[in-house]
Amino acid sequence: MMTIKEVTEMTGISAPTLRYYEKEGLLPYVKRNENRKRLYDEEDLSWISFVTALRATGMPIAQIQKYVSLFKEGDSTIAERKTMMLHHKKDIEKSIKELYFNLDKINYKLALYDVLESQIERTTIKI
Amino acid sequence: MMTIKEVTEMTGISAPTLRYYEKEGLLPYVKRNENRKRLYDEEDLSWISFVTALRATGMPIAQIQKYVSLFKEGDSTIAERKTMMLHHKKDIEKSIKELYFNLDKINYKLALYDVLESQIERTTIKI
DNA sequence: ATAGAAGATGAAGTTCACTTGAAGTCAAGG
DNA sequence: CCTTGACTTCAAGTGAACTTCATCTTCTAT
Repeated sequence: MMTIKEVTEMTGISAPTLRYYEKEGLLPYVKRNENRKRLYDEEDLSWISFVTALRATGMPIAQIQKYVSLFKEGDSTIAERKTMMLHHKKDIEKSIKELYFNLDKINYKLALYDVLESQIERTTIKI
Repeated sequence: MMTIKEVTEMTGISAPTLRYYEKEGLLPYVKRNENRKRLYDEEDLSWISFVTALRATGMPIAQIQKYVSLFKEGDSTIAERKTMMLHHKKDIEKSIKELYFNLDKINYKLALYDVLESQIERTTIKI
């Protein structure tokens, strides 16, 4: 069992953010010691890692909330949770495609700069 | 020359956003007619498209502002602008890598759901 | 000529995801 | 004993990127 400080050091997530995620219901079942201090176990860490992956791929807090509340309902929600993940997977794949598409535009701009620079060079050395 | 409405229809960007981008200095040289209504030409459209690509790839407004102000300074800033684009290209490539990395975690979760579902099926038909 | 749609402006409001502040509890060390 | 530091809670504040509002002007169609 780890303290909040150890978790922040391991994950790079700030203590206020961990408390905020827990308050919003993104981290089920974080336990406390006799003095109400949070104690994180391996399962908490894997929730943190999962929530972090969802956030990093753009899933809003509200949707993660929904996912976690379905999880708490138990096995009867497995199909719905799987559907959520499938949709999110599609969203991520779309984001990646759009990033590639826009990266192409940036690369085109960079190619123009190469042309510009070689023109300037030719002008400077008066060819 | 197109009106703001035609541009919103072409690009899907709202008129308030176009005005906001212009006010923030992201769209240089948008002209007006005799009654101060905006008129967009081809060059404006290509700026809009470029700014949109930068935004869609996560470049903050402030950095686009800087880029456009360098552009307005003229050819002496070409090297600096190219450097900005090279850095941004690196950032995009990093984002794409991170998306793939996190997509793997989602796919792992999905694989677990497949296992869970087949377990449930076996339980139901009592094998 | 006049209603209604479209455009302009500046200021204020919204949303999201945190972050910071204020005030209190508790254990350990000098 | 008492200070320090790591926690706690709840509320308020922040920053980014728009969006909406109020008010005014201008164009278009009947």
